[in-house]
Amino acid sequence: MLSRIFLTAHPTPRLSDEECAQLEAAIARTVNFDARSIIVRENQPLTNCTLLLAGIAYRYKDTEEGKRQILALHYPGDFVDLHSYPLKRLEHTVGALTAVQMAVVPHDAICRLTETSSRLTELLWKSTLVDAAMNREWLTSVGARAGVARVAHLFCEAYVRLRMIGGTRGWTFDFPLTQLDLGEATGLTSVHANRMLRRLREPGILTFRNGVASIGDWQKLCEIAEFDDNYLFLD
Amino acid sequence: MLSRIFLTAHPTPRLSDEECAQLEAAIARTVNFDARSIIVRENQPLTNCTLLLAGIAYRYKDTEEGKRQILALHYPGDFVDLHSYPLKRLEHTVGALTAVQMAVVPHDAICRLTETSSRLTELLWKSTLVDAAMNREWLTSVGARAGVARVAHLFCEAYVRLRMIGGTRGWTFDFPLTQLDLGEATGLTSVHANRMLRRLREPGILTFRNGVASIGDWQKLCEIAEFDDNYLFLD
DNA sequence: CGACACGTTGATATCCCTCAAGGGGAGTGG
DNA sequence: CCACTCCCCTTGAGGGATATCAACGTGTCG
Repeated sequence: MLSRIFLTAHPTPRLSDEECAQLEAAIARTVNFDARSIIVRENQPLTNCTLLLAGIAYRYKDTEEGKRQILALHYPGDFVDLHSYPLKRLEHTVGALTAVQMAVVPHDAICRLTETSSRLTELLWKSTLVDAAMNREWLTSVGARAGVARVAHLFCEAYVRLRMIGGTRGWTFDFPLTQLDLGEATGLTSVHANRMLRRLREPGILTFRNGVASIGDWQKLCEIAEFDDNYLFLD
Repeated sequence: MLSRIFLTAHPTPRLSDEECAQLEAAIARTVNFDARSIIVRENQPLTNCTLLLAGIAYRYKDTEEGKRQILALHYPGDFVDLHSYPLKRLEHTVGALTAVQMAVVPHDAICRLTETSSRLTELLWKSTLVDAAMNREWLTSVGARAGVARVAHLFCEAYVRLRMIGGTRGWTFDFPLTQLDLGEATGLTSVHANRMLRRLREPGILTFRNGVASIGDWQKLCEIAEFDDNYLFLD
């Protein structure tokens, strides 16, 4: 039952067994991608969506000056490019951060779902809008918060989201980003991201080494980040 | 026929007469707001969506340090807070930039629409996703582009969107933002936004005075902004 | 062992912010 | 009609945050 994983981060409203079966039936196949490979190229016509089963995926845009902005991180259970169903293409690139396994769901299968179940449609719609809410929170972070807060915020979000899907061990979790990635997600250079990490490490608030993050003082981290999980719509 | 205005910026696919009538029937009433008033407060339970009929609305988040990030601007025809239907609340504030007139569409009316027409549902869904694509483009701008490019980008987007709905006169258009607003939309201070405007004005690329923008060199403006309208999904 | 990617740190440069002052226009009240 | 106020725009000076450039260490993998 691959589709059980969908929305594990959003326990309510719960998918009924029948809805889950419908979703399951929409899955055409699974597919694997290597770490750091491209899953979907921007502006290509699409006929499938992909549900992330294992690994971490990310979305980004490159600018002409050679900078990259990471737009979102995706964990197992995320319907990474569901928005390609109404939009028919993506205006950004989707890549695999680690090796990933994905379930392929053809657009016409989703179309059949939407004709069958308006409740399931609404849940799918909602999941794309929670992604959009995260986009807006990142926009706020990058546009209105200091460097150290942006870095702290990224770790707060990662911790909460990973905990929802059982991806944490106490205050520790795997977070396989390089410091370059960290910079590209927060609008900083890798050098400065490194310095912001030091400012979190030295007072024992957060350590991050070799792709493993460990939170030493959750409350302080949240304060620095101005983190409030209301934008994740976990309720 | 108030609902004719919906998606005027997105001519394809075209709403059928019947779909338009269905949407029209979903409108409960119209309502007006003064300039600079709050339309929807963040995190309040919502039971209505609002379609913007006249004026300019905007969405924003305030940080604890007293900074404000403007997340989006909305023009007539935009379904400003349609995402409140699946989400039931908004994680940001919606305000009126100018005096606005809005059509109120109750959530349960939208629910009936989604049970009736999966095609209309998809169009509504799509419109929320185009908003999300704009959120991501702004994120890229704020995170990865220089100040002058961010300001230029904002004017490029405004011009293209306003032209779609007949809101431009040649290369001139009303754009009733203060320079403080401009800064809050681009992640700059108003002082620096002012200086970026000067850098666009002096070579004759763009003038902006008293809420009226006038483009002198569209191609240069696009180059500076790295503007490409593909993220607006106008096709 | 060599190549390479990543992390760390220092020195310097630049962008953008902060603070401050003054000007102009619109609205208001005398 | 004028004075006053307030908001917004504009400009200058100085400072802080972040970028750039550079060097070196470390671990991994072929």
